[in-house]
Amino acid sequence: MNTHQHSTPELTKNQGLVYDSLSHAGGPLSAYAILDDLRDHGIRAPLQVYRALDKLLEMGLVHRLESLNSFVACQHPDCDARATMLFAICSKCSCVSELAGEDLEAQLKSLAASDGFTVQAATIELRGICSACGQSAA
Amino acid sequence: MNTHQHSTPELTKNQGLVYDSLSHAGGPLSAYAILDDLRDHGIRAPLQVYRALDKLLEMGLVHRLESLNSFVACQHPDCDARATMLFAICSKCSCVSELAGEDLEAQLKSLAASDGFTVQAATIELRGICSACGQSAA
DNA sequence: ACAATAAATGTTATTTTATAACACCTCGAG
DNA sequence: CTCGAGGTGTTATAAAATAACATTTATTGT
Repeated sequence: MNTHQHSTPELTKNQGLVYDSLSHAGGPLSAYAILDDLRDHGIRAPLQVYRALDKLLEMGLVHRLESLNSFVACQHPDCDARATMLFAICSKCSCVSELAGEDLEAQLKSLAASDGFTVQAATIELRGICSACGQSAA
Repeated sequence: MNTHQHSTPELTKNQGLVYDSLSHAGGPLSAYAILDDLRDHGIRAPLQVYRALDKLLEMGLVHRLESLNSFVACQHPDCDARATMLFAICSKCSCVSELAGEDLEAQLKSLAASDGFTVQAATIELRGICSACGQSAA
C-alpha cells in the first residue's frame, strides 16, 4: 500500500517503517503516534522514529507541520526539487492538503527582499475549513 | 522601555511582566526563557507564563513562532486588525522581523480557494539571512 | 576477501515544551 | 454583602525532542 510516486531511494528498515506508517495514516501524525503505531514492528524508542524522520525529511519524502508538531508523507510526486510548499490544515477534520505556490514563492521572496532579507526556506501553514467540511456543515 | 504603540488595554500583573520581558528582549523567547527572566519578579511556574501568553496572544500584543516554539512581542502599532503576518527569522543572528503582506493574503486565500479551502488563519515563517548578517558576511 | 570507515540501530536517561487539576484571591455588578 | 468571573499560585504530569554511548550493518578502497 505504498502510494508514493517518488523515485524512492532505498530506505532502511526503520525509515521504511516510519514512511509506511505515515503514508498509510493519510494524515499528520506526531512522532509519538508513529512510535505507538510501530511498537509491534520492533520500534521501541522515540529516537528510532526521530532519526528515521530526519532522513525522510532530508529526502523530501516527509514534511513537518510546525504548527502541529507533527509529520505528513509528501503528497507530491517529486518534492526535493520542490518550490515553496503550503499546507492547508482543516480545523474540523484535521486533514491536510499540500499545495504548490508557484507565484507565491516569488512574491514571498520579493516581499522579504524589500526588507533586505534573503529567504532560504519557508513554512506556510493555513488553518481553515476544507472543502469536504465546508459542504457538510453549511 | 516600552516601545509598543498599541492602545494597551490594562494588563494584569503577570501579563505586564511577560509582555515587558518580551518587548525588552527584542527577539523571540521561549516560555521557559521568559520564566527564567522573571524569577526575580515572583514568577515561579510555567503556567503563570503560559496563561499570560495566552491572553497576550488573544490581544494581539504577542505572536507565536511555531517553528521556534517561542514568542515575540508584536512589532506593529495595531495588530488585532491586522492582515496576514509574516515572520522573517534570521538563521545567523536569530533576529525576527514582522512583515505585512497585503496582497499576499489575497493570494493565499485565492490559492487555497482553488482547492475549496477557506482560510481562517495563516502561519508564515521564513528562514534566511537578514540584511545586517547578509552585509557583514559577504 | 578484508580492513577501514561510514551509516544505521538499540537503549537509557534527560531536557524542553506544554497542560491538568485544584485551591485561593480580588474586584466589580447586582 | 455576596457571588461569580477572571486572575493567581502551586504541584504534578503529559508530550515532544535530544544527549550520550554501545553495537551492528553497509560501503568503500586496496
